[in-house]
Amino acid sequence: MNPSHIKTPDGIFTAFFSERGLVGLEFPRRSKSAKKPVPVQRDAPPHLKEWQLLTQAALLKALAGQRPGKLPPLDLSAGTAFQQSVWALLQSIPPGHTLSYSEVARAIGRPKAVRAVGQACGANPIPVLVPCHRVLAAHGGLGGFSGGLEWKIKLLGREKA
DNA sequence: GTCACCTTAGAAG
DNA sequence: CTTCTAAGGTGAC
Repeated sequence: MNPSHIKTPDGIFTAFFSERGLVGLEFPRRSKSAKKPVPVQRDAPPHLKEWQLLTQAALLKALAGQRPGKLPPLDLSAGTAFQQSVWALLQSIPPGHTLSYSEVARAIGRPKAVRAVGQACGANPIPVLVPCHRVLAAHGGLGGFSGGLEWKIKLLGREKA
């Protein structure tokens, strides 16, 4: 890929870009930040620098509980059709609003695929910008969160959800 | 083929 | 209220 550091008040995120756009985003590694000398990179997207700036700007706003605004192109080609429809729907959820897994399932035309939705959210490669944290369990329960439940709580709190 | 997963509605005890 | 079950999509084994 193409790891790029994105500085935010919450730490340094790492973004990955393909020639098509943003393909992944990682939360700050709290324990060991010691990671990569960055293996040799081959592809350098033509708009890399521009995308990095857009990603940082969008991330800062999203972390502050605001609409991310202009986003760099997202390359979600790694996901299945089902996952992409879920992720697309999540991006349409405004800050401060939340949906339950069942509502998301219904919204994409698969009312019985509630668990699959959970699976799709967990497989989301771009947390925060693709707000998987705005999906709660049916009775207001938080449900789980692979990136760490604390992020889910922190983000929702800032959005006053 | 089987199992586990960021789930949930419904039926039974 | 608690416990159990079935059901959807997907990837690991």
